[in-house]
Amino acid sequence: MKLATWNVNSLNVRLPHVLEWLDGQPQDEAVDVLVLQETKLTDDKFPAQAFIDKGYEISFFGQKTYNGVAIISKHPLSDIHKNIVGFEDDMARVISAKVLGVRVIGAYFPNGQSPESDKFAYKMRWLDALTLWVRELSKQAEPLALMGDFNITWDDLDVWDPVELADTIHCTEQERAHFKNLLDLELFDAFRHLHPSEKKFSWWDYREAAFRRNKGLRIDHILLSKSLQHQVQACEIDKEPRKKERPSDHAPVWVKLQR
DNA sequence: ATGACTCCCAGTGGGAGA
Repeated sequence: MKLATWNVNSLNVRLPHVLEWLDGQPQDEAVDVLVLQETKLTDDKFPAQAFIDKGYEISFFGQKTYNGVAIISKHPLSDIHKNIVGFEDDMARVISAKVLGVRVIGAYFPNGQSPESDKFAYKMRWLDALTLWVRELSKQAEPLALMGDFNITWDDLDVWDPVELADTIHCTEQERAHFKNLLDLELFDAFRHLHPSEKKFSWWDYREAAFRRNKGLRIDHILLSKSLQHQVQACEIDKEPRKKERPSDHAPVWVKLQR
């Protein structure tokens, strides 16, 4: 079973990249479930047919200009939730479904802008609500896969310049404390589990030739229930799509489970 | 360097992202 997450920064622009990436997976390693963030499309504009034509089941939840999330799956989706259950939110940030016996959550965490801003306060409230909801979900029988653009670095290994970026957005103690609260719900970071000391990033700024100079952050994550830990075979950040013309600023991240 | 790039909605500029 292969799960993946990708912040596409506009599915309108990136649809060809997504289809090409799915088609380009090794034959015995097709993606079973892909969650997308920042589709930036209302549901009436979602390119559903492009995925249906390739045999995917899809569920999506979007809005104009900002946010927007989707699940693209080779297998039936059930028990679909949109946004955090129990949290009023006017932004389309979360979509969740059961697939192949796993509770998959695709999430676009708030950016937060800067620690002083109202948006940061919203990020903290949103993280509190997510943690409460995931705690409830973790009591159910199915293992969890919480995937998406977390907009949080776990530690300095996730940051190209931890000194220059100390205490800035994505790198504050408050954000990292919330990340730890999520991991404390019997979850683990799949990439870090397999690559304990690798400095690899999933996002690079469009400016300053940041990708070429590898000035990036690791903010896109796959958290799995610890009950799945012995099944994890591989987890990688695929930089290839970031090298293409008109790329997303994020790279897809995938995990392969023996399941 | 209060920037840089890209997307969107707008409408010949401005907000947001990270």
